[in-house]
Amino acid sequence: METKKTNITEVAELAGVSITTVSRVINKATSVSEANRRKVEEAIRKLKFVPSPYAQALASGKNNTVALIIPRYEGLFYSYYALELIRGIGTLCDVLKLDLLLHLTAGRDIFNCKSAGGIIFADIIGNRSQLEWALREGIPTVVINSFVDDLEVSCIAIDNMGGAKEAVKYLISLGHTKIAHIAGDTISQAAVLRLEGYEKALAEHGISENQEYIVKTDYSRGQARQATEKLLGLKDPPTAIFVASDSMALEAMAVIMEKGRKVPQDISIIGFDDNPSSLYGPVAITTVRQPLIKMAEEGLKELYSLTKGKKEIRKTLLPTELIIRDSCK
Amino acid sequence: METKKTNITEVAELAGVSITTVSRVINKATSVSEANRRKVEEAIRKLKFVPSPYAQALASGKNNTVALIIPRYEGLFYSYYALELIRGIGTLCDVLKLDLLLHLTAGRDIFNCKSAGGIIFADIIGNRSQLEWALREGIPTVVINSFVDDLEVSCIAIDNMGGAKEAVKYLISLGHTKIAHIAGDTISQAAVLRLEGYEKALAEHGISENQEYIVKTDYSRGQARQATEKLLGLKDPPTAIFVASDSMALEAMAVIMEKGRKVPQDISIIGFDDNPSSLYGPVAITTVRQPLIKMAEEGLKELYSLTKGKKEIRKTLLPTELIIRDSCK
DNA sequence: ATGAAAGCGCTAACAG
DNA sequence: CTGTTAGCGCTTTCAT
Repeated sequence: METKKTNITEVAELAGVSITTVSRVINKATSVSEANRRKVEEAIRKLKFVPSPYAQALASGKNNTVALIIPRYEGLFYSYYALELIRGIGTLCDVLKLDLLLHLTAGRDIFNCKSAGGIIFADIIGNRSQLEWALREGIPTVVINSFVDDLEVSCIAIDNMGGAKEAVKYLISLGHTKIAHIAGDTISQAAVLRLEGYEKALAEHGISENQEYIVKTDYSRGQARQATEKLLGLKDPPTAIFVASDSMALEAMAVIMEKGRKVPQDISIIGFDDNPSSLYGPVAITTVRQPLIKMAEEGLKELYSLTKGKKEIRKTLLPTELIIRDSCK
Repeated sequence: METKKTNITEVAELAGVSITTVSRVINKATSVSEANRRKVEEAIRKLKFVPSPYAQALASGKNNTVALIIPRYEGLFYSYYALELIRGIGTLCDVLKLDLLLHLTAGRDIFNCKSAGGIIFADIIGNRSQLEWALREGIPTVVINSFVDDLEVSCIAIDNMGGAKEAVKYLISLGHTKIAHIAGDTISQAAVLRLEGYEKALAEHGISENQEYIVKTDYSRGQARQATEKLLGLKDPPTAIFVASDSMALEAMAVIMEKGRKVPQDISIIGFDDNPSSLYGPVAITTVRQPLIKMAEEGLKELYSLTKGKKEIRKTLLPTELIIRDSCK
């Protein structure tokens, strides 16, 4: 792929000034006479000149592109959360006039992120070495949606454990004791923590854990279906299910209804995400809302500070919120 | 944002060769002795050297980043389609080792896309001048999801009119004549063409158009709700509704059921998109599938050819497919 | 306020 | 096969 022509020199010639002056007006330096500024601006307009970001970045040693790395891991990538993240960060980047380099990485390679002034890692799945590389290089970096304990890196995550606990406790408060959990892919931290939250909630209420009630999935609807069928087929089926994502909860609900059972009359369902589609199923799903957009924004802001020289890192856990709708009883 | 140090010179020194040789191994030129290649590779590893993409792009006049411009227009951007596009193109870029620059543009400004070797415009809403600029600059460009007649540019769009026609004809074949249409935002070409397809289908079957049966929305669920309520409140309400998107169809269905009517017994609903969530509502929605991923892939491939020197442009219309499920009768 | 000149890190002829 | 030498287009001292 080739890039274009019109360069600063032509502009300088047309305007009758030095390229330095042109550079100054491009960079909005104050030390340019009104007359010259006007001439340069006109020349730029006439030539439809757009400075080469590459040259600018190379010469200045600065750049304003932020890379967003999202593991191209099916279960995660194809989730509601990925889009929200891209939306949140993408929109904010547009507003801040930052370029967004989106990497949907398959993981392995230490890809080329030198072109970015800062990096946001969304989840760390199969790409921890990338993260370590970035840190070693001293590139401003923040991790979102994953709490990284053992590395000197800023991270903004969601309180998955807390949210899961709250969900399960809510179920308990409704009188349930036979509570199952359809877990997400434990390759993701979120899934692990939600499972942990589930277990802790039970433990704190003296409800003994039933291994049969815990089914691990890859977050896909297909596995959610299987999991639900398995749960329903138990000799002693649960009366409530805490599902690790709304889209799986939707599927679970569908399965339950296909079997002629009702939600929430026969079985209560509680999801996680507050995916808008959880509103439009046959029964509005009670769920745990996670502040995704906020996480995206906070992440970008943190990155911004870091690139501006801030040194202290910050590890944040964002609270979730239980959204009670109609799927629990 | 600052970028880093370790450069090709250090590598050359460590390896005891010239920077040219280093450059050669970086670029996988064949003309390097095994011995030197090995030395250089080791030096690179030792130094954890990563070449600066900026310098590479500047020096070579080439670059392998493609910009994807998506208008940050609510109705569209917050649709199923936007994500599918990002996924499709993002994933393919990763595979092809291309960098993806994502611009969620608010429209107006001629932003800086010189950093891209090629540009993909998804929809042209409020940013036609950007497109024209790119064309003028001679930057390889392709437009997807919008058929651009009057510009010399390759485009890959979906046959919205055909899909809409097919949907409405299907309704007609089921015996419906009182068919309403909840249209999308006519700021988007897709919405306009779907409306047109609806009108043509009626006309071709000699069904006279009832203006009351056509309600325009911004693609949002809120307006879909209002539209549905309006339609249901008519003295002579429709027996079938063709909704311009699945997410709106979901909402329409919810409204209908809230009013105690049934789908499809009382009213038939047909959507558009084949959004996966159309499967999980109370009734699986009959819809028109649009090959989004294919469109994304074709678009990127076309762009790739263009950057490789291909001159002829190509305007493609991708066919849709009617997916019959349970919401029509 | 302005310009000359020296790079930024790399690639690309061009010799050898 | 390898090194030398120019730049790529811009920013940035440093003079003036």
